[in-house]
Amino acid sequence: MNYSQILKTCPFFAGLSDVDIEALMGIARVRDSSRGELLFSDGEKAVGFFVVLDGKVKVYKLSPEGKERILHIIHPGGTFAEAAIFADGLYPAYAEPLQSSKLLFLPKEGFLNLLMDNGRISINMIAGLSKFLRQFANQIEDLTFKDVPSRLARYLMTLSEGVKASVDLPISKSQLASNLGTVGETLSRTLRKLSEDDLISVSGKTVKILDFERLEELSEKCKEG
Amino acid sequence: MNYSQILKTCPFFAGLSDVDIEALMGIARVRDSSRGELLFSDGEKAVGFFVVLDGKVKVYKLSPEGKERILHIIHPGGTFAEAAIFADGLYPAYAEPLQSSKLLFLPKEGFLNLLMDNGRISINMIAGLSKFLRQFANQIEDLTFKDVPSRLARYLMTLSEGVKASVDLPISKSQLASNLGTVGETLSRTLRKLSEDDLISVSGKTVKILDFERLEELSEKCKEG
DNA sequence: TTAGATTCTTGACCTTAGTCAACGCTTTAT
DNA sequence: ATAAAGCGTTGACTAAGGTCAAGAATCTAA
Repeated sequence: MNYSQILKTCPFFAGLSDVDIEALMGIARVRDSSRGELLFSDGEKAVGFFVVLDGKVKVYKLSPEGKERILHIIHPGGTFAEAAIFADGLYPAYAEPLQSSKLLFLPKEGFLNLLMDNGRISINMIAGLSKFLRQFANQIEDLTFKDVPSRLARYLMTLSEGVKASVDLPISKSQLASNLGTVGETLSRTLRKLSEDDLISVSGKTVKILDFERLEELSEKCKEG
Repeated sequence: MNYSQILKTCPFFAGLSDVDIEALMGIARVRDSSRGELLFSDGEKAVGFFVVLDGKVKVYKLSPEGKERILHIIHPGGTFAEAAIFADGLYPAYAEPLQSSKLLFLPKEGFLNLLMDNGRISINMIAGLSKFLRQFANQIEDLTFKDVPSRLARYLMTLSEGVKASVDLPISKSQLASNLGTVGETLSRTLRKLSEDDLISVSGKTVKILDFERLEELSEKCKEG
C-alpha cells in the first residue's frame, strides 16, 4: 500500500509536489499502535509529531485527580502534536489511540530541516495551526457562552453537516461528554431531554435528527438568550 | 523613532536578519488607533494582521445578547489576527484598543509572498502560532478543571512572575473578569474572599501578595481537589 | 465644583451541571 | 454459561457561580 497516496488526501500535505512528499516520507516512520497504548505524556520532551493514517486518536489533559478532558479526537488525515515541537519542546497533553491505529511519525529534527527551505510545507503547517487555533477559540467561546444542550446541538449539526438525518457517534458517549466539556451523566440526561422535545431520537450510537431547524436554533442559543 | 528597532525586540520577529526586517517594514503600514475604535469585526474579511507597538488591544467575542468575552489582551510586541489570514480568511473575533495605541498593519498579500521564500519568517510564524495554541489549550484546561479562585490565583502568580509582592492590574476588573471567563460580580467577591483569607490585599488596581505559598497552592488546585 | 457616567461592590436569589450511588445493559473472556 | 468489566442511565443532592437590582466609589468633563 502506498502511503504517499494517502498523504496527498490530507490537508497538511495538500498542494505539495511529489518531490516534497518524497522528502517527507524520507524522514517519516510508520507506526502501528493499539487501543489504549500511551503515545506520549503531558510534559514529556517532544521528539516529533504524528499523522493519523487509520484509526482514531484522542488527545487529552488529566486533572490531578485523574479526571480526563479530551481536547481533540483526531481522525485519519489529521495531525497532532505538531505545535509541541515549536512551543516549548514539550508535549502539552496525553495522546492515545481509541482503537488500533496506523500512524506516521515525523521526527522533529528532520522536519525542521525540511521546513527551513520549503515554503510550501511551511505554509501548509501555518494553515494547519491556524485552523487548530480557530477550533480552540470556538471551544473557548462555547465553554463560556453556551450551555451543554447548546454545545451538544452544535456537535450534532456539525456531524450531520447540516443535512444528514441520521448520524452515528464516532466515539463512546463518555468520551464525547469529555470532549464537550461535561460528564457522562449530564450528556445522558441532555440526550434524553432533546429526545423528549422531539429534536432527535437516540438508539445506541445512532442519532436521528428530527428537527433541523430547532436544533440549529438551539446550537446558536446562548446561556439564557 | 525607528520601528525596526522595536520590531527586533518582539518575539514574532526575533532572530530575523536586518534584510528580513526591512522586507517586512517594506510592506507594513503604521496606524494610530484610539480607545474603543473597532479595528475589525467577527466574520469580516481578513486583509492583514497587526503588531502592537504601543498601547493595549483586546480581542473578544460577543454573544448574541452582546455580552463580551475577552480572548486575549495584546501588549506591546504582541501580534494578533495572524491566524485569520490562513484559517478561513475571516477575522474570528472583534478587536479594539483599550487605550490609544500604535499599531503596525501587515497586509495579507505582501506577507504571504514574503513567507513563501523566507524560511526564517515562516518558522517564527509557526513558533508564534504554536505558543498561542499552547495558551488556548491551557485556557480550556483551566475552564474545565479549575474554579474561579484558582484561575484568579494563577493569573496573579503570572503577573507577579512568582516574586513581585505588589502588582498592578493592567486592565479594569470587569475586563479581567471577562478574560478569566467570569463576570465582574464574581471577580469582586473572589478578590474579597482571598483578602479575607490573607492571601492578598487589594486597593484599587493594586494587589499585594501576602502569601505566595498558599496562592501558588490555590492556583494549582482543581475543582474539589 | 458639580453633574454624569462608569466601574465596583454587595446582597438575595436561582439555575446549571457536577457528585455520589445504585442499577441495568452489553461485551468479552474463561 | 457465568463471571467480570465497562459503559450508560437514572435519582437525589449540592454547590459554584451567574443574574438582577441597588448602592458606593471612582473618573471625566464642563
